[in-house]
Amino acid sequence: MNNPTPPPGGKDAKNERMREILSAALEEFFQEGFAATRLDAIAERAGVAKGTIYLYFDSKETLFEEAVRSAILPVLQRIETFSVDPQGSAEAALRAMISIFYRDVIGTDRRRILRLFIAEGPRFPRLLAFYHAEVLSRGMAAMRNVLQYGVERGEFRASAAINYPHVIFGPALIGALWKMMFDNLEPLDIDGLRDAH
Amino acid sequence: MNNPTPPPGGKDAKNERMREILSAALEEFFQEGFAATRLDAIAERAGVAKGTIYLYFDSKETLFEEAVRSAILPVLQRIETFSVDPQGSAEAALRAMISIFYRDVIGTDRRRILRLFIAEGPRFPRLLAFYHAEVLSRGMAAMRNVLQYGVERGEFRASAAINYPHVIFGPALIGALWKMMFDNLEPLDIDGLRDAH
DNA sequence: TTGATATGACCGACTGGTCAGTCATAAAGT
DNA sequence: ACTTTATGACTGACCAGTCGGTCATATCAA
Repeated sequence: MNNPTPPPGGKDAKNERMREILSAALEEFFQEGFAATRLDAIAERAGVAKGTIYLYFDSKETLFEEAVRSAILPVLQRIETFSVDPQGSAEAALRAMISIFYRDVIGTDRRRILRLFIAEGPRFPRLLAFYHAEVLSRGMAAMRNVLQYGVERGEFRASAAINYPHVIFGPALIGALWKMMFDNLEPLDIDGLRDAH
Repeated sequence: MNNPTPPPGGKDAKNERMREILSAALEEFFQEGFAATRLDAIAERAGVAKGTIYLYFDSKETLFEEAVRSAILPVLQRIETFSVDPQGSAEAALRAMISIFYRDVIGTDRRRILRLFIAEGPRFPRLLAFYHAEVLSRGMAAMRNVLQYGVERGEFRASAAINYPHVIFGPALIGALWKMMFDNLEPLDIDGLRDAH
């Protein structure tokens, strides 16, 4: 009922706890995968007791989904900016998209989300559907636009690739996976890969 | 001491059991991942009791590694044939390699090995190293040869891509992953992808 | 041929330990 | 004082790995 100061401060503290738990959870899930991660480990990393986690999340599953979602949000916002590309050449736009992808996903810790998705996706269909709808299909649509635009301007040859933007991001994905799996055995120069790409 | 008939038949039965266990294990690991797979489930699928598994394998870890290894062997043998390509154009050779990869890995159940590797690899460094040494580096070397050959014949432009055969297989990998994760949401035509590729 | 004995592959109930989720109690906040 | 938030010991389910016992088959003896 009282509402003289809309954000009293308790809200902030609560959000703070929540974010600490989410980031601790994300880190543990990255390292161990879903099944092998212990709630105790998350609690310890977040600096709370295990019971506290259950004040904020219903179950391990929920926590996992929320953690992944929270990690994707920034990427989502980044994608929004894709849609607006009023500038000149389609090639420049395409190059820019690829560079952004390398810089913001492949070249950062965020690439670990990719691995988590690949590893645990099939067990979390809701999450997969969310990711597909909110991230993938938007990104692919943006790609298709740019490619189409390039064809219309005569920059690109019309080819089957228009319908398979997958092809364009394949090399980047493989770079991310390689770095996470074999970098100690045979290091990979992401910049070199990007240029070759 | 008796040795008139060296393979009495017991050997065959033993190998048979072993193969049944391996294939049951592989199927379960594919579906559930390492941590979430129960030995009971493997035993049931293989039609043996749980104890029997331990007559053939030391531990869940060992069983996992052996199962994955056994699934990779055929791929390894296929790679051997890569090295010999005395024919004409480098482009034809390259196309052939890509086609073989699509037909024998991406287009079959074997693509699930890829996912298993990505999901569990980091927890099985020995397996990763084995895969890297026996499969990846051989395949990449073969690729580099073909590319090099193409450049010498003037077929391909010399470019940074020579050193990054990763780039070539990226699209195929993404195709495999897509099919395993999003095929129900947005089916992907592997043949179309291959052609675009 | 037939019964007696030996072998070892196979079984599955059991153990010890782990971990998600709960709840009685305590601390903090108002 | 009372409500909200946090704690961590506890519970019950689950599961990797074990081990004493069974039984089909092989070997031998008579």
